[in-house]
Amino acid sequence: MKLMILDGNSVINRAFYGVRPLTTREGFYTNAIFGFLNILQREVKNEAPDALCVAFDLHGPTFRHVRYDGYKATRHAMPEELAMQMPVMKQVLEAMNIPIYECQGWEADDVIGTVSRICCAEGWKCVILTGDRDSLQLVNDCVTVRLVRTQGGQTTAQNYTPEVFSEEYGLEPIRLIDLKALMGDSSDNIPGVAGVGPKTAKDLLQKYATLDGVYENLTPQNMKGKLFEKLQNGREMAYLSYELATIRCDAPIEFAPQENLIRPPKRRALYDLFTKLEFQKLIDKYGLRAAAFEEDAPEQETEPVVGECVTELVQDAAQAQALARQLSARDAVPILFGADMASCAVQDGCTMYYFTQEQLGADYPDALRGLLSDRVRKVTHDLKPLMRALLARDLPIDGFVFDTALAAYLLDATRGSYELSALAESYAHFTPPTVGQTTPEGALFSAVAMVEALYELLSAKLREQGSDKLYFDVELPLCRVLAEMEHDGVRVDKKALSDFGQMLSERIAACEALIFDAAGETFNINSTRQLGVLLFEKLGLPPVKKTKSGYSTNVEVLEALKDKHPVVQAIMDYRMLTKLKSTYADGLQKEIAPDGRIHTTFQNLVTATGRLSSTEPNLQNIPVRTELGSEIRKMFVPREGWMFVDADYSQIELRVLAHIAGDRRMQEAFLSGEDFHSVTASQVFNVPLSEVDPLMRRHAKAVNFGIVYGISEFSLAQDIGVTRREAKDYIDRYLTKYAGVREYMHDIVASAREQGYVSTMFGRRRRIPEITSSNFNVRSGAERIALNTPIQGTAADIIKLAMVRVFDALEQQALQARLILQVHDELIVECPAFEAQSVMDIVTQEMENAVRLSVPLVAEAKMGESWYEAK
DNA sequence: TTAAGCTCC
DNA sequence: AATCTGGAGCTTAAT
Repeated sequence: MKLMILDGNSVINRAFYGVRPLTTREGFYTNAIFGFLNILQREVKNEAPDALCVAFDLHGPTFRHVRYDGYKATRHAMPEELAMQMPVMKQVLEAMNIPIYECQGWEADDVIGTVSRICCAEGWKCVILTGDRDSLQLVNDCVTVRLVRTQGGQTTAQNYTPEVFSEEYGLEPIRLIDLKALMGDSSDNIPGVAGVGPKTAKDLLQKYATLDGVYENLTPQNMKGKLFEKLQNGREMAYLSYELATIRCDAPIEFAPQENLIRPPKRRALYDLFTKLEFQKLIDKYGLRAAAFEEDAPEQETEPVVGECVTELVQDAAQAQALARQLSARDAVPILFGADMASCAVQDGCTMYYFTQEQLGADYPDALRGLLSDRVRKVTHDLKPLMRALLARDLPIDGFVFDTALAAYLLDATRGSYELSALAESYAHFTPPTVGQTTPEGALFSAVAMVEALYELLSAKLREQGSDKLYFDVELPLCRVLAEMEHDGVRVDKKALSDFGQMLSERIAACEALIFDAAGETFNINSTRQLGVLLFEKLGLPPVKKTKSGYSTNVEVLEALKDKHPVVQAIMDYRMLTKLKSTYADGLQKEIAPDGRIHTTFQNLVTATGRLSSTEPNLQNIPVRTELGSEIRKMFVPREGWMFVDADYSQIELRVLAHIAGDRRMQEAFLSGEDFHSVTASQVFNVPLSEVDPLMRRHAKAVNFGIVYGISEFSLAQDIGVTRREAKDYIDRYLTKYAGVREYMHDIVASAREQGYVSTMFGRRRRIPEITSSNFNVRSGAERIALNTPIQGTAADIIKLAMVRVFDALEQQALQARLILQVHDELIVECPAFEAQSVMDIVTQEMENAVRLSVPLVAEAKMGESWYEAK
């Protein structure tokens, strides 16, 4: 029979430092527990023990070390992030039915030593799992030590039998104590003999076997040079160290191996813990999905959600009207729609009202109307698509006072999924029934109940975190703005797009011919692999860069090679042309709706910084940089007799930086009204503004952008084609001139490390748990995120606010003008030609005055008969 | 589904 | 000792 005992403190320490910092949504650290469980599971599988237990240290003085005061004093304190996980770790083990052994006044090592001795006495084998080499002294014929190590995020383990130990150390395992007595161990604060290191200690023991043997033979003849003196002076320390290094095997614990036989876990308790810790994958791995409905921990139960709710099917429009009146007395009522909007459920206290197309027929839309007026205050989940669906059905979109998905996004923009059931699980610790067990109505009802529960929880959290103003003044009103923008869409000239595609096809064919000619055969130019063969094998061009799976052929590489072979330019042209054709000419045509317009979707729950994104199609990456690409913008046109007004913020991110960093010199540069990149060049290169040449300006511009993104000198050098030294010099001079920026960079990273998140000016938060990673790359990335997010995110907050203001102003002045697109720092409005001038004024005003910063916020508006003209 | 490449701010 | 600019979405090839 075999028992495995884990050195709990040692293993959890390894796990803590080996796993990147994971936290729950609420910021509770879970990485050590996660890592511990992974190691545990793997090792149990490897070793297949019959019995399993864990030993932990208890805090407080320990027997073995009380006499040597230096010991605890210099020992590293356990970091808070790990300490908080300890009690929960023990709860998890308890739920797994794995016994824990601790002994007041004794170290985990002593407990382990004692356990191993008892095992041997009872004829059991014992495996000790630890990350600490100390335990190797316990190795003997029935005790092996499995030493876990973390190397680059991967944990590996090695088995120590007496043979393996002797091979490595040239000694018997028990002599590890004698060895430490002589050489000491700084990590355990064992002093050893001053001046005796590993080499000398090992030599002495090989000659004299034991510490006693060494001192029995301590004569000037035997010990050369100063060694005799060192050993003589160090005798007391040596014997003290011997005691410190000895793991005791007589701790007063009650232990019987057979009481530790592996048992199945307390499923429900474990399920509840894993749910709290957000270990979804482990729930599956341990097969605990069904445990939600089992009982083994009567004190922990989830609240019944649907409970005793009665459902009432709304019969006709008159009943619906009465209901709307009744609901208007309520503070807020949860409401959700079913698939295709063919059903709708509203909860009022314990009654669930159910509207269906099926029941109400032609009355259905009218029955909903009262409910959707502003007299009924409604809470829903994922408001923006709902509003768009309502607009499509010509129904009202008023009176929505809360969106649970949007709230969850403001609380944690990096969670990825805002599915109702996922939110209910992480915020309300509620696990909904698995699909299939319930009818469609049943699912809708339980969803409405979740919305109700989340409304309370999430609105409280928004207030706590100081995001409520951003939520109610900006994000929530913005849903309507976005829904209407999507609904209106933008007109695109299909014929022009198709003609453009034709032209591209011809030019693509010409490029192809050129390339195939150079290759001497046809092949798929779109395949980077096949292209790599041509460039780097057939033509023998030097491979500049590699990717994971072969040669890199990206534009940077091609740019470097374009003088070496004429085919390279043809490839670059081919790439540009096919991109324009497939993504824009062809891609956009497919998206034109029967009304001749493209209705993009603005995603408001996606980005980590608070920006919007645009999908199906993406209208935020329509070409502008190249002449040919920008032709596409000529095909975005207003309806007959209307115009586009396009307004964009001038350097909003740098202005935000100047404001947030509080850098006087940078603020003055913006206040002066001069070209900012030129002013930067003049500051950094120490020349009068009038002597700044275009190259200096270009370099200064690159540094400005680099600063916002948290650049390194390496990539700046690469970006502007100077040496690394020069790039470093630029950055140094920049940060010396703009000392406030240097200070900001330092402070924001420090604050991110302390708090685990960064915030925008308006209280949008982004968690950055990776900021404390021990992995340099991961940590550096996190630091750049910490620098950039408050800047990019504040800019996003500002333009969102501006959108709401523009939308309201246009509505209030009863203009026909419609906001139709947003491209991060740019707003596009479509309006009748006669309104264009006043729309330009309104948009500029609302954008510039959205917020008052310590630098002016400048927006520039133009009008035109296409996007191309207006930009 | 992922990787590589391109487009935008 | 090695690293090496933030945020997005779409298309194609290859698995």
